Amino acid sequence: MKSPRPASSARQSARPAVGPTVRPGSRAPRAARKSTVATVADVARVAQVSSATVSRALNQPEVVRAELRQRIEAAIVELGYVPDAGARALSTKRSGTIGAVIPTIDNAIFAKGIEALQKYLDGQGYQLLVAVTEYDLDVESRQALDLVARGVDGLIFMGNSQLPALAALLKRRALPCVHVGVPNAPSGAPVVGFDNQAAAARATRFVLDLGHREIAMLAGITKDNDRARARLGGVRQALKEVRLPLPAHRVVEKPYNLAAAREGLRELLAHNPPPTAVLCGNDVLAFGALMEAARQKVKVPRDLSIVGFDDLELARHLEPALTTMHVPTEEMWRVGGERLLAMIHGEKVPAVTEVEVRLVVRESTARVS
Amino acid sequence: MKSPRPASSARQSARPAVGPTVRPGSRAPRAARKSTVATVADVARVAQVSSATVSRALNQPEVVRAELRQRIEAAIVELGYVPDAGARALSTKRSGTIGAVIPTIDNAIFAKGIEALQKYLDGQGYQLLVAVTEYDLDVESRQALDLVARGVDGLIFMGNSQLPALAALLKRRALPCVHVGVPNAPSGAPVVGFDNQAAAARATRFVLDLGHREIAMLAGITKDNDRARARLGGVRQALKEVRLPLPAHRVVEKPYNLAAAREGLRELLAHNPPPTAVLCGNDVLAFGALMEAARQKVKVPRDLSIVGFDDLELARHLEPALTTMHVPTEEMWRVGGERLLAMIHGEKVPAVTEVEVRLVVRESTARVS
DNA sequence: ACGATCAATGTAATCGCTTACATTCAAGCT
DNA sequence: AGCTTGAATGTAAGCGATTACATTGATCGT
Repeated sequence: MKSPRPASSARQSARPAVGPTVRPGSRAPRAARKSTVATVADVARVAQVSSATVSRALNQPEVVRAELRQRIEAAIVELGYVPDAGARALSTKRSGTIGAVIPTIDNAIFAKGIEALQKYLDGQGYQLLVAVTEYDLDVESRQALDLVARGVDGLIFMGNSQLPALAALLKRRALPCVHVGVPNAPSGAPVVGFDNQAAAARATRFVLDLGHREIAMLAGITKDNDRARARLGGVRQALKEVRLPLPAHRVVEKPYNLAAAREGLRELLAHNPPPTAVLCGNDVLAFGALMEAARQKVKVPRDLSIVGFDDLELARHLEPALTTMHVPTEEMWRVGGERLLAMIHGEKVPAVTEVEVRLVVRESTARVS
Repeated sequence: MKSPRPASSARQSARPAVGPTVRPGSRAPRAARKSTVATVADVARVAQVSSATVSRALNQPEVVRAELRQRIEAAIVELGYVPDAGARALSTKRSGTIGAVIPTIDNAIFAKGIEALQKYLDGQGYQLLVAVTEYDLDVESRQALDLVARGVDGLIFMGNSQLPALAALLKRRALPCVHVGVPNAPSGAPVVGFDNQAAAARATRFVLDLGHREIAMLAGITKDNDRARARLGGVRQALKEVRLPLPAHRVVEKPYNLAAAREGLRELLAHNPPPTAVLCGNDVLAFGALMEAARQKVKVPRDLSIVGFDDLELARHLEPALTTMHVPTEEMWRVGGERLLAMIHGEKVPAVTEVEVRLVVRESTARVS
């Protein structure tokens, strides 16, 4: 704060009117000659130009003479110079990075999505920073804050759960945000997604149409997870429409892993009469259910129909191949990225972009026998 | 460069001896009053303290009086202040981030590893930045460079393929690095891993011991992938030890996805006599092979033994459960993180830390019939 | 031939933060 | 009482980049 700018609310109290007390002799470099990391200044010296020219050679090569550019290029190579992204960001107010907040990396659906987003952003000259929340809202806040601190130019969230405090902060900083995988965001931020509840309801109607009446749901953990909740809600809704109950023993919530999924199916199968169809919160649960059924010699789909959600790569390869709700994950994340960049560039973007999900009927479902 | 430091090669040519031409009236803020992002200065003003005190309150709370600390805390909340990590890093020369370079995120083995690493680092107050290479060496270099530019305090690589130019740069900057999943690194950097070739050889001897002689390998793409190459090499080695050939039609290389894996198995099965045992480059390939065998009504393990590598979560849940080489992924990455932090803190670390891999015999292998 | 114009560089302020050093003030010691 | 000591703050110099503005020649029109 060398130059006292026209401070708006200038209640700068004890400010001794010293003025520019410059004692040119007294300054000493903080550290000794820093070892080996070259800076623009070093490059400039070696190339015999000013630091400004080096910077320009890097950012707008067309404005510097070819000869200088070459000298600079040579100096860069010689010194092994790597520009400091932090300093650049500090100076330009833009970091060229965007942050993604997802529940976990250990689920192919997110891995695929992130990969697609990353690829897209890379092509646009942006770098992706990923934060995982482990399905915990507080962690989500912390991680998102961390991304903000790191200076991301925008944020993309999976789903829309978000603590009010975080939302307020994001709004305050006017940080571009988009949500994917959900049909709308409370914050008013643009979304790219679909209606999980409607989709789950549709899947449920499908098994109803196959004649099933003993229907169970193997759901994900609904706490802090709006998608899981919506999917369960969809099943409930569809059953309600035909006046069928969904008793407590026909619903289990399990984390998204195979051991838990198998346990879940065992629990569902333990009650009489056993369900003839099980709707699963996602393909991981469905996969586990399929494996457990195989182990228990319950024939799918003859004795039991199983429906997944997401349509992971493995769904079509399973034996029997899995009937599941296809979600265009890659597209969804890519478009999410597009929307976000558009916002960053100051363009207007649609509040909601719906992607199409559709039930892919394979071999794990059949007419009730 | 206000103060011309004792420039080593001071060929600063045209330097007009102007001196500090300060004209205090002429400076104008670059941007208008920046909208809403508070800085330490803002916090300081509101809390009626100096910026130094704010910084101290944040970094060494114990040295500031409780009263001030509270005022500052209040100001922070009021303003929604978030410290700028880039500026902090610029000032301190440490970013508190470390970078991980992996081939892809879309393989449970890496997802799990990264997750474990991330968790560990988080506990140590470090943030993880992930870069993916898509099994491409040039991309690896670019991504690693990017991490360096971002100021990571250290790097952790999967495997040890690494372009010489990158290696040179890392050495030059004396940036702490560790490699995981391999038994040694050419760069001399510490490693945490195991000998892929030896492990694959061991798996091969296992099927040999079961009496198999018609043995095939369903390998990953070996180009730019030292681990895939080593595993293939291990199979070759073990067969050579018993003077068995590994003809070209008994080896196929496929990318790590299910469709490719199935195609691979089809190709292997197409030659006469068909193999009675297939060693797979990893569990994804083994999974695909298992699915294809099921589809073709080739009974595993009766007609065909299949061996995987990695021991993904799904291995034990498959039907039949997969015999595979167990790799302690999480441990490996966590220890990798420990080593890296130790280096960063200036401690001495062992050049190589071996983790134990072991063959887990399940149901996909049997004595040749 | 000479000022206007323009393209290519250089100078130095600035971004937000940390921290060495200076300052202040109260307590402790002789 | 005078001096040392030390704890709590403040002042301002960097960190490494960008960029507004100044400067310098060369080119060009009249």
